[in-house]
This record gives sequence, C-alpha cells and structure tokens, in this order.
Amino acid sequence: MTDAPEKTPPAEAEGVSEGELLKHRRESFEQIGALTDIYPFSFPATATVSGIVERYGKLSAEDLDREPATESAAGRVLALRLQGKAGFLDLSDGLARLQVYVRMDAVGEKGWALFRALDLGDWIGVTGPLFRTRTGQLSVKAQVLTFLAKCLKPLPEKWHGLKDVEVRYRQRYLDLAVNPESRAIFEKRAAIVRAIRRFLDGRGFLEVETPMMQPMAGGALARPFVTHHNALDLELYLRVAPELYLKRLVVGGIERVYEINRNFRNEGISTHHNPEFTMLEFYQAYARASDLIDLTEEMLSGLVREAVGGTITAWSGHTIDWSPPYRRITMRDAVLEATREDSRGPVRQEELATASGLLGAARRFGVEKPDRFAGQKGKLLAELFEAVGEAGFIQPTFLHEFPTEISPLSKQDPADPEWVDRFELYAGGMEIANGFSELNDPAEQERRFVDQAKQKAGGDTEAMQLDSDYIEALSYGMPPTAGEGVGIDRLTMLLTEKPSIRDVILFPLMRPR
RNA sequence: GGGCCGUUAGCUCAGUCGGUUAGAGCAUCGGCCUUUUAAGCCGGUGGUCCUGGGUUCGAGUCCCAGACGGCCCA
Repeated sequence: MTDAPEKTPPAEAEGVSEGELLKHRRESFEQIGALTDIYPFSFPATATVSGIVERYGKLSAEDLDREPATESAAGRVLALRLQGKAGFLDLSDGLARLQVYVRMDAVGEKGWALFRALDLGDWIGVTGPLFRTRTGQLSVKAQVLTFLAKCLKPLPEKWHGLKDVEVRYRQRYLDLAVNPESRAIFEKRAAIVRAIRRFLDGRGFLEVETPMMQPMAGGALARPFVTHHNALDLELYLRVAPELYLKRLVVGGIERVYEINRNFRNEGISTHHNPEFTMLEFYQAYARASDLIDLTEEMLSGLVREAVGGTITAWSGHTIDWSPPYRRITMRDAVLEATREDSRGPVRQEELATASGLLGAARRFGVEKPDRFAGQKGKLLAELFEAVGEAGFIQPTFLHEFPTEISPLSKQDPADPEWVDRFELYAGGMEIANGFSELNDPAEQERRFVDQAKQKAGGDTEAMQLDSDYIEALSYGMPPTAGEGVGIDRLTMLLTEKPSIRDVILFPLMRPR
C-alpha cells in the first residue's frame, strides 16, 4: 500500500475560494453529463432572444393567450430564480434578455433535474409558448430545455456587472456577456461603418484592400512597426497608412476608391491613441480638397442621423451639432483666436510670419523642446496649433491652409507654395479627419521625398522614405485627385460618448500580465 | 517621460488613530417556497488584503522598491 505522491489536479490549483466555486461547477457538469449531451453540435432555434422580445414585446397577455405562439431560442443563462418546484431563468443573446418559466410538471423529471443543475453562465436552448406572467413579464413557458454548453467559471455579478476596466479590456468576452451597454457600443460602431460603406458605395466608390505589410512605410508621418518575411529575407513594415497604394489605384484608373482597415503606428498609448487603429481612406479623382469638405459634411451628418438618430450628440458636458455647414478656419487664425485672451500673451500676426517669431510663441506656450524645430516655420505653426487650439474645437470644425513643410503628399497653392490645399476636421477636441488635394507632379513629389529623407537622416523617426516606386506610378499620370482619411475609432468615441479609445476597440493593446 | 490615484472573497465595494479571529451585498452551498424578477425568509462556506523588502510588541493600514491599471500633464 504505497501511496504515489499526490498530484494536484490542474483545476484545483486555484485559490481556495474559487476552487470551491469551480468544484461546484464541475459537479454540475457531471450531473448534466449524466442527463444529456453536454457539448451538442447545434440547436434548431426558431428565433433569437432579441427577435422574440422585439416581435412579442408589444403583445398583451390576452393576445398571447388567444393565439399561442411557440418558439425555440437559445442563449446564456444570466439569472436563476428558484421557487420551490418551479423557477425562472433569464436567457440572454447579448442584446436582450428573455425570461423563461420552468415548472417541474411541464418539463418532466429529466428537464427539472437539468434545470436544477444549471449554473449562471451556462448556455441552453428552450422551447415553449410565449405568455405573460402575473406581473406582466413576457416569458417562455418551457416545455423542453436543451443543454448547449457549460460555463465552468463564475461570471461577474448580475447587478453591478463587470466594472474593473482592466478586466473588461483583457477579457472582453466577460464584458460583453454581462454588460449590455458594452455590446451596444460595438453595435453602434458597426452601424457607423455600415453607413459609411453605404454612403461611399452609393457614390460609386470601389472598396479595396491594399497591403498591410509594406517594404516601405509611407503615406503618413509616423513611426512604423518592423517585421520580417523569412522566405524573401525581407524587412517589412506594418503600414502606417494605405495612402500611396490607394493613389496607385487612381493612377490605374479607379477614379473613386476607398479602404476601411487597420493602420499601425509605433507610438505611445493614450485615451486617444491605440497602436493599431481603423481608418477610412478614400480618393476621388477630378476633385480638390474643398469638394471633400462638402462630401465630409454630407457623409458625417448623414451617418450621425443613421447611427444615433439625430444630429446632436453629447460630449463631455457639451453638445455637438453635426448638422452642416461646419465652421472653417485657417491654422493661423485658429492660433490667433485661441490665444487672444491668454495670460501668456496673445500670439501676434507678425510672430506667425517668421520662424523666429513662431519659435518664441512655441516657447511661450509650452511646446515640448521647441528648439528642435528652429527655422522650421511649418512645423512650429503646427506644434503651436496642437498646443493651443486643438482641444478647443468641440463643434465640428475644418482647419485649413496647412504648411507645405508638414504635408509632403499635398498639392501646393500655386500662388504661395509655402501652403498646401489641405484640411483637417476637428470635433470633441480631437482630430477626426485629414484631407487634401493630392500632389500628382512626380518631380515635385520626388523633391518632397528627398526633403523627408533628409529629415529622417537627421533623426526624425516619423519622416517618410523616398518611395521611387510610387514616383514611377505618378509619372504615368495621376488625374487631379483629392483624398481623405477618417479615424473610425475616434468617430465612434464621439458618437458613443466614450472618452477613451479603449472603450471602442474590442481588444485594445495591453501590457501582458 | 513626469505627477496623482487605484489594486481587499468569483463580482461590486467598506475597512476609523497601526491593535482581538478582515466585513457587507450579490454569487455559491443547505433548508422552505409552482407566475418571480436586484424574488423573499433562515442557516452556512469562501481571503496570497497586487508582489517583495522594511519600521513596529503588533501592518490591509506607515515607509521603500517593483508589477499592472486609470486619469492628468508634456
């Protein structure tokens, strides 16, 4: 009788208390396994839980009694209320809940044993007629209960739900299972994307997909992620933007083209930044920036109406009115306006005219390490605007007249090549969209790339590389074209009133635990 | 990068000036209950107080370092 060394079963290696809870669930698992198939393949539902709630929710008790309707529906058990030889459970499909009334005499001995063995979180199917209880609650009177899958771990609490933001992000499935408002965010996000597709499709834009892995990361001033292709022994970059590929398609004659997909930027994480984020980019031949301003107003006001049901949304103590026209202001005027009453001393028109004046203003308004931009008028102006103006634009506002220096892909104003035909849309204090008339002169584009490459060599990790393949494409001729990018995550934040981008991304990047 | 805040039962949270055996609600377990619904009533189980050091007769509580998260600033 020699005892082998005790081995702790993996499931019991948990904390004492959770071990208890897990033990009960495994016992339930055994009990159910003795009654029925515990992991069946399918369930012949006649309706979804939310479909039933929608269809029968308006009918009175008399209506339901007069014409009894029997349905089969499935979902996760989110509440159990035992009442002697009967009981209630709430079945959820993530969108709505439906009460199920279970009587011992209606479901039989086996059905009752199954009901008694259920744990919160288990998946079941139910079949029976719809009725209303004495208190008026729409319910299914269960005739048959079908076990569908076991929940072996305890779910978060029924009343407060799951609040811990860290767990909500890391285990989004729990958040979705118990917090219907979280599901609603992602429903709305999908509605926004659908509305955008419908709008662009309706105007003759072709949806395409371009490379996520690129031999050269171009199309935006941002630091890329690097990866490697083994078979080709090739350094590749996760794209920071699809821009240069979409414009190659315009060269190829796709006059209206768009893509909704992920971009990757190797930068910090904040309430407004996730390293991977979703962007709409679209290009329209024969158009210039101002045409896209008009289009953007139409698209946004329409999609807000569609996704939210009005043109007014709330945002952090303000209301945002999405009905056009949106305000338009130049970058320089925005800086003047934002600092007019500032105690640090308003920025003066003359300061904006020279690099030294701009440097002084940048120092005064706390631009980080302003001296690294010494002599760069365009950069200084943009930094100054970010420091003083950006957060103030709560109502949708088009900022226009951008410096050429920070716009290496935009077409210049022929009257003053220091400026390009470009705009950005701000709302809720965030940059939402960025659009411009596309530079289609290959010689000028090459000069801009060379300038970027110099800055990169000078240590600017966000500068672009010289993309000679793109230059070659341009030299075959790109028609006059305007293009625009719209940040889907930030737009979703605004329309769901979420102050953090992590609340509108299902699995935001988290440091591994 | 800097500052502030948080981390206590499966979940949501209390925890006083450093002092006995760390509490509540929900969940869970047992009992009663065949139209309840945050069901109810009675009784029970459940803790690496984020981790590691330190101070102290004594630390969930004070100090130091670290981890993870949140917010703000740059």
